[in-house]
Amino acid sequence: MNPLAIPEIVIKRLPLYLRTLRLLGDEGQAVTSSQDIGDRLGISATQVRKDLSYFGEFGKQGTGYDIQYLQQQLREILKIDRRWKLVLIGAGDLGRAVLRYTGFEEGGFSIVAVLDKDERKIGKQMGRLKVADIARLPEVLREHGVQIAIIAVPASNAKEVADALVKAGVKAILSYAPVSLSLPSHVHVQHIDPVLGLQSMTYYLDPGQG
Amino acid sequence: MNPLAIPEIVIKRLPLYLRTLRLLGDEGQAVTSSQDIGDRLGISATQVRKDLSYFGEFGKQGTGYDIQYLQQQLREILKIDRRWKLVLIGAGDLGRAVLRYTGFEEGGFSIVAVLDKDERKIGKQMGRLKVADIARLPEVLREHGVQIAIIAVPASNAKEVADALVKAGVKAILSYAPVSLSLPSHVHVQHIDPVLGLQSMTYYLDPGQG
DNA sequence: TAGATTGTTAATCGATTAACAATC
DNA sequence: TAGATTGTTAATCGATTAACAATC
Repeated sequence: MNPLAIPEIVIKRLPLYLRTLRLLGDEGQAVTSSQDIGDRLGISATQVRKDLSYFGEFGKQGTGYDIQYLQQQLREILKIDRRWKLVLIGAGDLGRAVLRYTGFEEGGFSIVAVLDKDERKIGKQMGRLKVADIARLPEVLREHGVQIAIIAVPASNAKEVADALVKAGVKAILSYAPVSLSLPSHVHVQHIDPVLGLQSMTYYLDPGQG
Repeated sequence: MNPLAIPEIVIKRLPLYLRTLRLLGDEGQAVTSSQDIGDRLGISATQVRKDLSYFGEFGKQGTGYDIQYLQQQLREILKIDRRWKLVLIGAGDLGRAVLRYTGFEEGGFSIVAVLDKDERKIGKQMGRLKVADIARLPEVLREHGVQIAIIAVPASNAKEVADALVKAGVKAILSYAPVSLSLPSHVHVQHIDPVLGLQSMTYYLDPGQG
């Protein structure tokens, strides 16, 4: 019915294409093919072409894709042709690691505030930011015009924090807490849990050797 | 053909079921249902039952599943009814955060060594471990009987490190480096890249508000 | 017994892939 | 022109779900 409804699984592959294009560009190439992109990601050339075709025609028959051009197009599609501001909730070890990680900045995201509910942490300097009281969440979001939050608090607090974020108007959440958050459907959630990945790989391992 | 070939997507959901069961147990429940598990994960009860049915019959009609029993069964299926040893490659900020993160220990994994190639880091104490020279990788793996590695080095070094790991006999890799690793099919790889999750969520956001 | 819930089959749905005309 | 590669259709494949008998 809705010609604009693109499968979510396709949307999730676009950042992979973008990352691959960046690597290809770094290697000095100017042009690439669906075959080349697919090979590097372990997916088929057909799938790459099919995915891109949801958004338009970006290639040239017989030649392939201009790397810079396709990168720019994908950035626009994903709306990362601009910088997004984030707030980080949780000033513990995990929060500190998130703040230090340079990948967010490089990927187009800027952490503009760190908030915590622990009075002993509030006011402390963390990198270039000062930890703010989580009670100030609504005004911090408003001040900076932030729609995205990272949750880096213990599992036991994650639901409470997520509810507060939604109430304050956050539209997208990246959560490091190992719990499923059931939130209104208009709020987007991504989970990061490295342990889940390990726990599915052990299924395939031979314990005798470990 | 092969009755043992269970879809990978099913295997990947088992750790989620396990996590949900742990949370339910913590809440004091003794018995649960496929409906209850599904609700908490945002998937259908039918899918939960279907997934479990690949491995046996764990429930009781009219009653549901004994939480402790099902947990134990899933742990055995995933082979996490034992402790697995890991080596961590990369003693930078990211490596430090990984080492500090308690989720690995809680999930059944112990980091037994940290290795790096930077001479300035080798020999330094990091938490309870001393950073070892990556050149010692083969003997470290042999000594501890390790099959799993975590890659926490910059993207530019990840391929080289992954190849060395495979050569030294590692069978499973959890990589934090934002590059696709093309490795032999007998080596299992999971990637952690928080930026990919953010970059797919922005597609759905309204930039006007941010 | 009545109600609840499992395990499983068959139907449906959606994603991937094979094939190929178009065209650079 | 010949070769390469795109964009797209139709076929295939695989995953999810609806339905229900079995049974606690």
